[in-house]
Amino acid sequence: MSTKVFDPKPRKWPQQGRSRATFDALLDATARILEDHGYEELTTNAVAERAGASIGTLYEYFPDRETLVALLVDREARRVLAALEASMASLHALPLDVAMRIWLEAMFAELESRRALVAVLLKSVPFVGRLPIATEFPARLVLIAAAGGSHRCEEIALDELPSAFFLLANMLRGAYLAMLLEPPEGLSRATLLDDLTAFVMRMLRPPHAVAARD
Amino acid sequence: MSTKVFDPKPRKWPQQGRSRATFDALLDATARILEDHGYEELTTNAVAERAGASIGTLYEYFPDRETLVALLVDREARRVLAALEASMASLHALPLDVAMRIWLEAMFAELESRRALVAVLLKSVPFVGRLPIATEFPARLVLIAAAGGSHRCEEIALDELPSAFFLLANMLRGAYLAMLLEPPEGLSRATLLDDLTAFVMRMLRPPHAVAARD
DNA sequence: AGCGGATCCGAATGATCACTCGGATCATGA
DNA sequence: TCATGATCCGAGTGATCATTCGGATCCGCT
Repeated sequence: MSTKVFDPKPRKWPQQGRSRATFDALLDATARILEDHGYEELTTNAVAERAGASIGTLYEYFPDRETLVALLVDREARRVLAALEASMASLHALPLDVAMRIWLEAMFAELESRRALVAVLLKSVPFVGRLPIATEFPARLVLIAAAGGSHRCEEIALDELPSAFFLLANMLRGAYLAMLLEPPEGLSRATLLDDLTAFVMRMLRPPHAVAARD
Repeated sequence: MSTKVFDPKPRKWPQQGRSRATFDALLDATARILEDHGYEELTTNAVAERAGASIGTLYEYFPDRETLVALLVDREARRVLAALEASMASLHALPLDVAMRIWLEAMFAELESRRALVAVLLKSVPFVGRLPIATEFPARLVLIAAAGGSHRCEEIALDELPSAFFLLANMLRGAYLAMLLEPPEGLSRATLLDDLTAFVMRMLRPPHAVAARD
């Protein structure tokens, strides 16, 4: 079980419009089959067929099955990061807890729109953890969040905890994945996000301060 | 991609001592191969060979490859739950934050002792999420924790948040898995556990209270 | 001793699938 | 128009692997 970084590259990039469409169709077909049948049943022949291309064409661009999936991950991860960065823009002027609630909602919505794909990628694809884009993902999210919150340092007490960003990011990840993949009975999405916001606000505030609101 | 529950049962249970050893050896071999090579390279023939048994013997007890892995998960999950329940016993008399720190450490140590196996099971085995033992795992952990903390209700303010247990359990899961599988540079295990304890204590305390210590 | 069930054996089978290759067809610029 | 590279094609190949099955061996019991 290799532990090395896996930096996926297509055999060649499509040059003309026709092949660019084929390339994308192949990635789309990969996503659909992953969602519908899982990684184990993802066969290169099925991908080609579903994309309306031939198996030979698939291998024209993708050197093997794993790179095909890896490049799909790459495309989707970039899409999500871009969307979240964009949604950050409108929050500057809002009070911290309100902004936090909206931002947490936006992140969840982003995951929710691809629930099945996210599930398969995280639970069944062995090499996702070796992809640079996946490795950097939490850090890049933190970067986006930090940029968005940089003007309110006074409200946020994390400096005393060296691993604060790391823990916070990954605790959020845990909450999101559970909400997404194992949603509990009887708790509405709104309740979950409300409570999550409350928890995060508690974590951001220094323990010795008297809370100003809530 | 089936979404049904997967309740694994062996073809038959071993009756005599000889076969009970074989049965366990097969599960042990499965674990070792998963750790060393991952789920994709786990072949039934390799398991049999590594266990010093024949492929026919393997199929005497396990109806297929997936059930083999599922029964390993079952065995390991029960072991971990038992160990954690036991380690809870000694904490009754300690102050909440001290007890919390020790308990968080114990949980992490338990995961750490099987790092590679946990990684493969969670990231590469598609059906783990459909196993009852895995589904119930967080709830059973919460149960153990709640039993251990039942005598200190006054210090814990979670009642106002309906999804508190769910979120807390899964945020902890996120933190642990990251610490285990993607440990950050430059942060010691002790620092991480200290900060995690601090975060959890912040989450347990009501936001309107002045902290009593720390 | 000797019977029945438990245990073990491993060559053989049958299916699946990733990937290749030789060649057809299309787009573009000269 | 023609050449050249880009694109597409899909039957075929070779390897891998889960699983079976007919039969050998062992254990406990009477």
